[in-house]
Amino acid sequence: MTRWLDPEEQRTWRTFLAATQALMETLDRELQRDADMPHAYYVILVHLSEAPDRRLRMSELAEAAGSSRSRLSHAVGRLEQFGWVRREDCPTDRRGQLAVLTDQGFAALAAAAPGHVEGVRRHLFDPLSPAQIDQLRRISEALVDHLDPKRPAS
Amino acid sequence: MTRWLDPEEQRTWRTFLAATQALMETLDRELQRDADMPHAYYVILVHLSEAPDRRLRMSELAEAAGSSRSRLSHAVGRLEQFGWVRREDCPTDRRGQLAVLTDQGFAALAAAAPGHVEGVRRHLFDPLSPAQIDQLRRISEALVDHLDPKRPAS
DNA sequence: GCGAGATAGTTGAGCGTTCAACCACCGGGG
DNA sequence: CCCCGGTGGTTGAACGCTCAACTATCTCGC
Repeated sequence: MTRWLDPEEQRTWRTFLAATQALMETLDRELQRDADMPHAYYVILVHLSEAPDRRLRMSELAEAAGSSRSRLSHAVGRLEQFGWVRREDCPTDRRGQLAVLTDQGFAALAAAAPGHVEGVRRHLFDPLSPAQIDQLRRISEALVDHLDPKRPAS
Repeated sequence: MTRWLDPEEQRTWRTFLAATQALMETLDRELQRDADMPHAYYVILVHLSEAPDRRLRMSELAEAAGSSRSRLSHAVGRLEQFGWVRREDCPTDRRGQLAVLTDQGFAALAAAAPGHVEGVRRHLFDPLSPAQIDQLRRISEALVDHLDPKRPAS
């Protein structure tokens, strides 16, 4: 009944696992070492910096950053301690909160970005051919399209 | 002097990030729900189950599972509490420890495997064409070779 | 208006990971 | 032999994430 993986599929799956794990751990470690922030926090700052007025509703930010609401709430609390983000009440919905990127936060992001981008390039794009980069985009799109529509799978 | 990402590369990177993150979170959640273990522990059990005599030196197990020594040490401590693994002294090196998969541990793995494999198939292989699966293997190999030069090339 | 259910966001406990020490043991050169 | 750098493994604190409540507010049908 179980559709087991044949040896070739096993090899693909394990190599893919090793690659993504090593890649993300490397980038996370570099970011932690050079900019003192985990990658998840970097992503939050990026999305805030791109938003109009550098502010976003908590739930939109969570969506953009691919984070759960709870995770985001904890993270923003931490970023607030650093002085990188502040919270504001939403004027149109009394339940709502806006996360606002502070100037300090923008500066921290600006300081972290070059090193991180360089890391992404070195560890992801440089080892791949242009054709492979294109393939990777299409593969990722297929996976996202499949995973996104229904979150709690079974 | 920073080699920034052009819009196309940004799109690729962000989609890749979203895909791998969603994939791993989904598989982890399913495994946690159905078998009460995180994916990292599953991987440890798998490698132990494939080793001769179902036992491995801590450092070899760490290497195989793509884990740090510290992480593995904590994890094996936890797995020992569950009764899934036990530690033995290494006969040839008094510093060494062997992690041994117990019968209970093997049973837990056997119970978890079908559901997890099904998840991997549904969320990774099913959405991709055979050509894409092949591309993904090659891409992953290139990344691993770059990130971990010690690994024997294929 | 009002009440039921949905939505926004937070909280705290429990868990896994990281990082930097730390101890114990190995192996080779004086 | 003994010392000394390297290796194998563990530990504890700090931290980020998950999950399941929980509060507060909104929305909509009656």
